[in-house]
Amino acid sequence: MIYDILPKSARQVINIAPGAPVFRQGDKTLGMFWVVTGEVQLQRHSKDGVKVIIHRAKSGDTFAEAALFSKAYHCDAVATQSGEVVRFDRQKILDLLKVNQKFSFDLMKQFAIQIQSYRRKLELLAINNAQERVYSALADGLMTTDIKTFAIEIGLTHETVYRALAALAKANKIIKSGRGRYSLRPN
Amino acid sequence: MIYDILPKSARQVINIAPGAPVFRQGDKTLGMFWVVTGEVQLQRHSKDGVKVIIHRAKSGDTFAEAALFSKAYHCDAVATQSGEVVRFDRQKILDLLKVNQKFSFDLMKQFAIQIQSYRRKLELLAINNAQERVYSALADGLMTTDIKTFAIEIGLTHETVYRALAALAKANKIIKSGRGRYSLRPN
DNA sequence: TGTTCGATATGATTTAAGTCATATATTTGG
DNA sequence: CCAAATATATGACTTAAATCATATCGAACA
Repeated sequence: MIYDILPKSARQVINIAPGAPVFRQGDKTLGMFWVVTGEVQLQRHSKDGVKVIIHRAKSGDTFAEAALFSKAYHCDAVATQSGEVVRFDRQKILDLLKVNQKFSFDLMKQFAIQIQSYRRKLELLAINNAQERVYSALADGLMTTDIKTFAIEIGLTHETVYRALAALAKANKIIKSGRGRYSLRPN
Repeated sequence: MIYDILPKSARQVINIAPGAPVFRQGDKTLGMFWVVTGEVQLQRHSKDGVKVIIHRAKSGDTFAEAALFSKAYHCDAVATQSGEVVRFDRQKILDLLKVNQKFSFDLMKQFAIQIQSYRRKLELLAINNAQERVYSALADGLMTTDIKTFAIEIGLTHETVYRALAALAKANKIIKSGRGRYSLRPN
């Protein structure tokens, strides 16, 4: 675990509560982050004010890795669930990477996992059909909280997702076990 | 440059020609790759046969980084332009990461750049309006070869992209300097 | 140089997701 | 415990991208 191999001098615990910003787009980079508990949503607002969720970092996830090699953050990070995150000091990490091989290796593995995750999501968004995208997203385990959040996450309106879920359940491709409760049909 | 700090024993030069597979989904991972010249397209075929382009690795890019921490490749890699790629032996890299800090640092930086790139693309695909997506993609410098390839890359049909480009040019938001030649309007 | 082929381009039509409206169930908070 | 707020759900309609068709331009090549 990355957290364990970092000296106290390199990390700072930050308490988060829903709505609390961890950093804002354009802020000078202070480091990358690791979520202990709670959830932080990385998002960006386009010119016309549409909120785009880039990533939702949950317990055990890191975020803002690219900030290590950047002067300013390129998106907002806002807490969506109470908890705490650890900030890893940018300069100290850069120094540490030079002397601690294990830390370096672990961090790189995290990066690789992130890359894989992004590839999956890109693949998901490349699916044009709503039912298929919803089905794939369910299979990918992306419906973790509620359907409206799930809908935003996969780039569809909640109405479309509700309809897709209803259609998939009707076609017996997924199982509706209750209001707002859907799961894959076991083979 | 990653290539320079790797010992010859860890790398293998592979000549590629359009259509030639570098690896296939499910193959045992032999390592990650670095494109010297030419271009390799990472793609995946969904159940219903739709080809999804995950990434197009060009000169200087690395790909299949996550393969370092995986047993099997999770997508196809097929050359789209003649050239050569270098394969970095998985086990030797894992060994090298433990002893060569500079290599480790450089590789991590590459990973971070990949992550940034994926975030940009995810953000792009989250733009629902075709004209805005095409404009953003142009601004991101994604139109490197032809419009049809560009269209696939940004998840739109080529007809829609042609129309969007025409509309953007008509609205004077971009400049059409010739048949199939579009560029951003300088401010 | 003429022919073939693929990229560019655009018109007509279809289709599916978005939008707006509304109803109901569930959770939250006073 | 009741009221308010929110999530789930679905109907009606609109809109924009996909699809299908066709024309033209330019590059490659015999």
